[in-house]
Amino acid sequence: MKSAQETLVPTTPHVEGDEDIGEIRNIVGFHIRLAHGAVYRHFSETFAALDLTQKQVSVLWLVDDHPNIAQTGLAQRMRMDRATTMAIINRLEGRGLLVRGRSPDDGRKQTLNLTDSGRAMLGTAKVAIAEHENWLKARFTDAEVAHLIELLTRIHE
Amino acid sequence: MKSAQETLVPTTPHVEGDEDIGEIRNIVGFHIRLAHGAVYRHFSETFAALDLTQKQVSVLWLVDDHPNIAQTGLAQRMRMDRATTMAIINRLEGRGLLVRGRSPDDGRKQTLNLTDSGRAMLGTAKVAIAEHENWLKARFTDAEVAHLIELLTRIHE
DNA sequence: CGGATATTGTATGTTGTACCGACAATGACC
DNA sequence: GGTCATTGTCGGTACAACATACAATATCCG
Repeated sequence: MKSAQETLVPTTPHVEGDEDIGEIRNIVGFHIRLAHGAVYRHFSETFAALDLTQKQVSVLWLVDDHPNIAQTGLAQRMRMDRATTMAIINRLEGRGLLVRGRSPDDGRKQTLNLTDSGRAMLGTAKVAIAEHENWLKARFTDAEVAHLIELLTRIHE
Repeated sequence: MKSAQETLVPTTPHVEGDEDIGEIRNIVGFHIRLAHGAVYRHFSETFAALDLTQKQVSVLWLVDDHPNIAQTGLAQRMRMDRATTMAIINRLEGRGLLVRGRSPDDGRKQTLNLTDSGRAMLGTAKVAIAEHENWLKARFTDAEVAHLIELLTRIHE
């Protein structure tokens, strides 16, 4: 743990020009938002043909990895509330990619499982994800990727 | 630059438990999305009293740093399209935080400038940002912050 | 046991953001 | 002077996050 920072030390060189963003460039949150936007845009392009969003792919993936998972389990892992989770589940169920079932041990819960169609879609999606990840990782070494993930994990864990 | 990765090497230890997310934990994009979500949530809490979003604060900040900036200049710096930029400008103008003016040298462009109210709001916002950033940076050393910004910059630049 | 409390899924509505296509006004270029 | 590009605007669509309220079910405890 470090002490509170009294002064903002420039962490990136200040280059005057069209792209200059001023002192806001030292705000970590700003860079996370820009990076997220860039990744989101490339993801959307990569998945335009499949008509799937980041969230939808993540849900398919997690349901495949955790058969019979309940919506709350999904919500915890993805840091979403129940209402948001349900909206995504509704969309995926409407497209026939997953099904809701009754949980045998808890009448409140519902089991989530992929359909054959959902599994096929996930298989295709994983190929696209690999392509997307390669685009993202192309600018880093393996060590940098590991370090980036470790730093990001400290934020969201 | 590195060669294409043929195999996915686990970059984070796999801990079984309630929070396990399976193999998706090795996807960089997934961590960026989660980190962005966590930062966004904390930002929203910090700014609930001011009723400002990340984007709105960023726009206020950038307009203050670049008086008479046009909407396209703002859009470039924030990686938004013109329509999205206008929606945010409309909201801020509606609240009397900034004003549009005619550009003297280009009839197509409009100048953007903060009002006194907008400058006061930005001042308050910067205090909240400092608090938010300290929350974010508390888990890192200065060197790690600098490294994180550098890595993120490679993504969004 | 039975009543309070918690959990889970659902329904509904609001907000913010992002994108698209189309359009008018203006400027730039040849 | 006539294209062509740029800028701002507008309308529509989509997604996600959140809040609130509600019903059904589980759990806990006196």
